[in-house]
Amino acid sequence: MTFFTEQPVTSADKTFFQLRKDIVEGAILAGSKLSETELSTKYAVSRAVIREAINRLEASHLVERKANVGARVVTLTPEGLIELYQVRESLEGMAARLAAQNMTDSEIADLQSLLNSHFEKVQSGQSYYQEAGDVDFHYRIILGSKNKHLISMLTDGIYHLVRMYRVQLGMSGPRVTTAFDEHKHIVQAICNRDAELAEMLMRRHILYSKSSIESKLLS
Amino acid sequence: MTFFTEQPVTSADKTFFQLRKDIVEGAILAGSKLSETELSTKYAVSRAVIREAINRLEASHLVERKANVGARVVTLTPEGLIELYQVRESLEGMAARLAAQNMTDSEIADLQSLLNSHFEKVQSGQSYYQEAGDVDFHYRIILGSKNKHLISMLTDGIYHLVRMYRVQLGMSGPRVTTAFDEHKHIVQAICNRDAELAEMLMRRHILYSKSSIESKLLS
DNA sequence: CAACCCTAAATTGTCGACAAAGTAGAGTAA
DNA sequence: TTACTCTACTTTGTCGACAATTTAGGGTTG
Repeated sequence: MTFFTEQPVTSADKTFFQLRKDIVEGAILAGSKLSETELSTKYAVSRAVIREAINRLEASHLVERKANVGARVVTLTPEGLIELYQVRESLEGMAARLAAQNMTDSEIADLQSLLNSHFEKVQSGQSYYQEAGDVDFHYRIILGSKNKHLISMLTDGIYHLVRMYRVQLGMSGPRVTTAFDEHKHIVQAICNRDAELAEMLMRRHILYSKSSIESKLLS
Repeated sequence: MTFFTEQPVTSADKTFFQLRKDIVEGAILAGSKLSETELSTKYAVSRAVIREAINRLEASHLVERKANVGARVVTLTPEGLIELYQVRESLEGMAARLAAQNMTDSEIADLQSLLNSHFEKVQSGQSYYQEAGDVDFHYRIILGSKNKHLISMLTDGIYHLVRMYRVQLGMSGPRVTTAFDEHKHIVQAICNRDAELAEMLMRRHILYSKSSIESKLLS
């Protein structure tokens, strides 16, 4: 899984990645205020790099900022998660459609072997699948779309927010085996170069996830 | 058309808006380098606010930046425009679907009266329709989706890029009367609360635009 | 002549200090 | 008591200077 090629070069990069990690994983609580002076002492950098990091976090929709007042970590709401999945349905559906058109044969072969390795894990009872495997699968299709804007929106934006929700609302639940079948059918559609079907299946796949989450949230 | 409620408060805001305008409208050429010192003298602000403005431009995908090297205005390519329209098809399709579910009756009524005013203009031969009217129509539906992420992605991101392409590639062309009919049908679907159809019609509408542009680019 | 290295200039990245805006609290008047 | 105002303090916004990196040019060497 050598996807995350984004590696920090400047001090602001490192601070941004660190802050993003802390926010997504809940080390910095949702809704809490991000004090520039406080963070600059905590991370041992100047306020300028903290400001740049916060600006990037704002662009990622992980924090909200009011002029002359400050920045706060976004507060998570069930409605927000629903909205996020609506966007995912739309964008990843299109990603699957484009992947069916634009992935190379060898990329598709890789995707299938990835699926096989997942199959073995699922069969041997490792429900570990969920987190890493699921993300890996979706990433490959997103990248397979070869659409720069689509890739950036999903990997730089949406996915960190989704992960923040998952971590903080304790969503590392089931939907393992059924999700695997859905993945299988999506790959099959891509392999057949059936763009229409690939999009439809991906949209359903994400709709199912949404429903599963909704029922859990309302309980 | 009182949509653009974003009004600058800090100096960095103003500089960002000004720079964005200059880039989108071509006063700053595509592909050109953005020198921080140069811009700071030109706009009479410190380098810090220029840097913040450039960071935001980067988040908008209007400039690309390399660490320790600098920022350049993105270069426009026909492929890039195609990719942009693929994202638009996906996101605005979803926006139309959600608008059919979430717009209030009075908002829909407003949308219809807007369409009527466009109809009069088109009939009286003002092909002025294209630019302002078309954008206005699409904005209302986007806002009607009531989905924060969707709205932000389209209005803060995609639309400025689309406008940059339109301006710089000289795309203020025809597709006036047919586009009007398409708009009419979309509104009808929304009025009938037919989410499925609204999405489908919006996607087709954008696909047609894409085709129209493609044929023009390849000529 | 080409390739490499080294130096100097220019540009970006980072820092600390000052200016401006917002916030909280005490005090006063109705 | 309540509401308002003024003041002191905290926090964010902006600035100029310094540090680090890249880039361009000349010079040397094979």
